[in-house]
Amino acid sequence: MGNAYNVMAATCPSRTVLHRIGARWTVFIVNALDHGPMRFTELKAHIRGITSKALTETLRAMEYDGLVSRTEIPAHPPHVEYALTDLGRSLLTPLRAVREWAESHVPDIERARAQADAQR
Amino acid sequence: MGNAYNVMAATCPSRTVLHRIGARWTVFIVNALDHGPMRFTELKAHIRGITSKALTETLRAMEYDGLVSRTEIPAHPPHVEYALTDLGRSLLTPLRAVREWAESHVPDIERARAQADAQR
DNA sequence: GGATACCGGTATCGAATCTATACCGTCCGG
DNA sequence: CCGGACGGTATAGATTCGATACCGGTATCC
Repeated sequence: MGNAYNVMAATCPSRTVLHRIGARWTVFIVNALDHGPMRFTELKAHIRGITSKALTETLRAMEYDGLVSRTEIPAHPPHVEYALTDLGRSLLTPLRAVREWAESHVPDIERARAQADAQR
Repeated sequence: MGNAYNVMAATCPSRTVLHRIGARWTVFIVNALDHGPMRFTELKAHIRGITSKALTETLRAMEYDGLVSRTEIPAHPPHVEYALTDLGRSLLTPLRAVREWAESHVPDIERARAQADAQR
């Protein structure tokens, strides 16, 4: 397909994109929103171990990049809903693959770590 | 396929795995080693902007996890060669997808950022 | 109407991490 | 003996992260 961007170049904008994708919690949020929109507190409960601060910051950054949308719903009680945009949804495929790789290769990596530890 | 690990659980070992994959430079190293083994200085030149320290640390961590192998070659002049292991090679597919997503969606994200900036 | 709890966050601070810069020992060719 | 390539370390400063505490608005219960 020959696109114009190359992540290996230091000045390439794709660096900042990759930096955002690689950020601590982005993978989790994208995967969590896979099955539909979620509220702030729902997300926080679903992604175990994330703090309010980290969640807020990551969501704001992803919103800035056009990956998620934030909608305040004025119903009673009012609440906030986060959802993947089309762009965010397109990121789902590669990131789901990464998540699946991680989940399915845990034993291999634990074995490698144990072996490296034993070697010393 | 129903594997036993779930990244959403805070205590799950897949978290540490995902954390390593998501580390600043791992994606670059895996992609760089796609086409065969490389030396330290070769890698450093190829991945623009990485410092010796970051490269050393990332390579050590990846070696610990069994993703890359480090071989000192006693030829003259002696040098060090880094290569993907089988495990590392299996990570190539998902990470290449991420890289390609990043490279091909730069314009979308830049547009989103510009629009978000303009909105304020 | 007063107390209480939930929602969606901020504020703050110390700890961990990353970057930049400088330096180093070994080997080799000239 | 001089200089440069290789494969790193050392150190300091900037940045980011996580833990903890707090907060204003809205329902709900009594």
